[in-house]
Amino acid sequence: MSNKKTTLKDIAGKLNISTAAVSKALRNDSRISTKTKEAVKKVAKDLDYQPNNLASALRSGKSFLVGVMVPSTNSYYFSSVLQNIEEVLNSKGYNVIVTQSNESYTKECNNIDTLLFTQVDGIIASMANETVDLDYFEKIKSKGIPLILFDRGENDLNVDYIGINDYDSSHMIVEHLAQQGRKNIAHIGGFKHTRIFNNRIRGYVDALKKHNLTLVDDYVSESNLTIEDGRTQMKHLLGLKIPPDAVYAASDYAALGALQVLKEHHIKAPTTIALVGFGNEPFTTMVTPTITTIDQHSAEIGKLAAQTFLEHADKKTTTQHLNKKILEAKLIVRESSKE
Amino acid sequence: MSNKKTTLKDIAGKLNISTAAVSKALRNDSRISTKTKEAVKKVAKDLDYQPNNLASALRSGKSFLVGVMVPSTNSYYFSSVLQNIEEVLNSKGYNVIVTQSNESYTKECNNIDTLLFTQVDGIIASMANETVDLDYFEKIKSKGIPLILFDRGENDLNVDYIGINDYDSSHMIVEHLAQQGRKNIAHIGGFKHTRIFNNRIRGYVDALKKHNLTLVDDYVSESNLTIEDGRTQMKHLLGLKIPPDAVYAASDYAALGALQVLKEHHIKAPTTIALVGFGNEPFTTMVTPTITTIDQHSAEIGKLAAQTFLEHADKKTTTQHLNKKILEAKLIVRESSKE
DNA sequence: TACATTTGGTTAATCGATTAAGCAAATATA
DNA sequence: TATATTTGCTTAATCGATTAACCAAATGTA
Repeated sequence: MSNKKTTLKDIAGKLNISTAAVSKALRNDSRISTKTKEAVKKVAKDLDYQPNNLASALRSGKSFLVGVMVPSTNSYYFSSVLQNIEEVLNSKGYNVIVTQSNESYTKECNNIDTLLFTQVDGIIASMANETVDLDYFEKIKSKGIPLILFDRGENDLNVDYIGINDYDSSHMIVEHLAQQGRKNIAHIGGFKHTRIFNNRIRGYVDALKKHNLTLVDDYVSESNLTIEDGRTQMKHLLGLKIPPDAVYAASDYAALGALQVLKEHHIKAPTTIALVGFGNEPFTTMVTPTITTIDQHSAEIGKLAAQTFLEHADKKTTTQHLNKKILEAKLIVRESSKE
Repeated sequence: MSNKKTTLKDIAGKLNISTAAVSKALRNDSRISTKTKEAVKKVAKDLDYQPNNLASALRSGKSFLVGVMVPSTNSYYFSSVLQNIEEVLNSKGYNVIVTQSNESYTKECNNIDTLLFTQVDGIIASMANETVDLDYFEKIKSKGIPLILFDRGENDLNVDYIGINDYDSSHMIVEHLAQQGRKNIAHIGGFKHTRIFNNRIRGYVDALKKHNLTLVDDYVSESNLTIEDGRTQMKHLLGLKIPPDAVYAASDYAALGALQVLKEHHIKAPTTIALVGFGNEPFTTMVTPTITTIDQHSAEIGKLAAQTFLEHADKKTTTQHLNKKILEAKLIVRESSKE
């Protein structure tokens, strides 16, 4: 029980050959005799040799580490994306370092610094709600490290992006509600400065027009879309002179908060107010009524993000062929919006 | 735009001094003049210098990376533990590498190998359901790397462990159900070979005795405790000659599956059958009826696991003072078990 | 003045794996 | 036999940061 790690030197010492020979033997170099190779491999196994990635990484400039930064791993969406990123990258020999921004810009900057410090080969990220300034993301690019954004990304930043069609999603939702005969559709939205939420708002506004529904200012709000935000906004909507007959929340969490308030006020969904969320979090099928929502293809987004990184990693060419992959979202109609 | 990373050499070249001087200047060595320090720091800032952790790690033998392995990041429990581990470790300059076993022993072994390969300074893990053989975990110990287990751990393995008191939790649950006048309490359990599930089963059996309730073999099952398992077991229980009047599932997911089946059969919970889960997953408060459950203090477990690692990291003494921290769980009574 | 001490650095070794370059011995070729 | 080629290794440099050991110049001390 040596309690210490075996190095090439240990193997070399045991066999009285150079570490170079050992290294080559383990990588099946043609210039090493079969006999030596076998001997080396046997000793390596006996001593439980495990190559030191730090050393190879330092020399080769490749760490086989990929940084992933998400607002939080708590939601099903992000943890599912994460799981799929990890699966794809692991199968190609990469490890994943996970960091969370907790929706804080400061934390996000710190995270980027430590990821760069750790010499990750690439970064896959979804931005915090708070983030407006993109300097720190530019920093990643300026260091020549592939950056892939998903879900929460920015157009200004000229990098790869994987996401769903938020604008169309809003159209699908409004169309569905209009078909149910709803006239006063409210929107509990995210912050406009985040592209995806901006797109959802734009889609909502344009779809209202398309269906000859009037846009009421009081029906639209911006927030972080937490459960609590959903509660607050729903209470506000109920307090209006003419409350809406349908509410489209830009996140399932906000929709859940809204639903709680409806129940507390003994208002029936969908009879009195129809409700639609966004994200297809598992709980939308667990609550009563089940919540109509948009599926974001989290698994596929995770896989695509990982594959996009791998494309960069494979061809070392700096020719940054930009990948913008926009998936078509799917509306899943459930009890909360259809009678 | 150099598109390349700045090294000590670059700074040294710019100032015509040695890299050693630069290194010392950045670490405020007393043998470097204030003037030089200032000059170095200015250039470092201008060139956006970021130390290369691979290099320091290689030399110092400390990577400031900690591996975390969980069955899956999908559940609230694990993602909450993870979030807290990350928070505590980040504040001390460590990064977290996340791997998931997906409840597979093979994947677990692979994960351990890649974590060792990556030269993590420690490993925090919760074992897969499948895992029985502990050789691979012994391997971690034999390399002198701190190993901290939480939730799913094994007594045979002489390592640090953080968890809750599963045995007592079962007692609390059975006592609560007995107080509600329930006589026939079933248990949808996990696999006995996993310690925590074994403890829950033992606690259940002993508590039945204590309350003079008879143990019915048909009332006890072992499974992976997924939603689907909960459904299967509940159907089985409903098919018995004398169905139970209370069901205690060893996971909230199984409890949710059971609840779904009850609803489909229009059986009222808690009126006809009382239901208790385990884990305090958020959805237990979202469903109707809300589910009585055990809170596992996920946040605290994450923090404690991280702190336990830090203790090892701080004192390099090999004196492995064993830490076994067992938290008292909390029963949260909700609608599904109390009329 | 003669020696000691402090200041402010430089040189070189180190961590472990990799690889270009080199070299001796064995084998092939003419 | 003389030369060319192949085989099978060794030597040494490299990646970037750190640090022990060393040294010259400046300053202090008796």
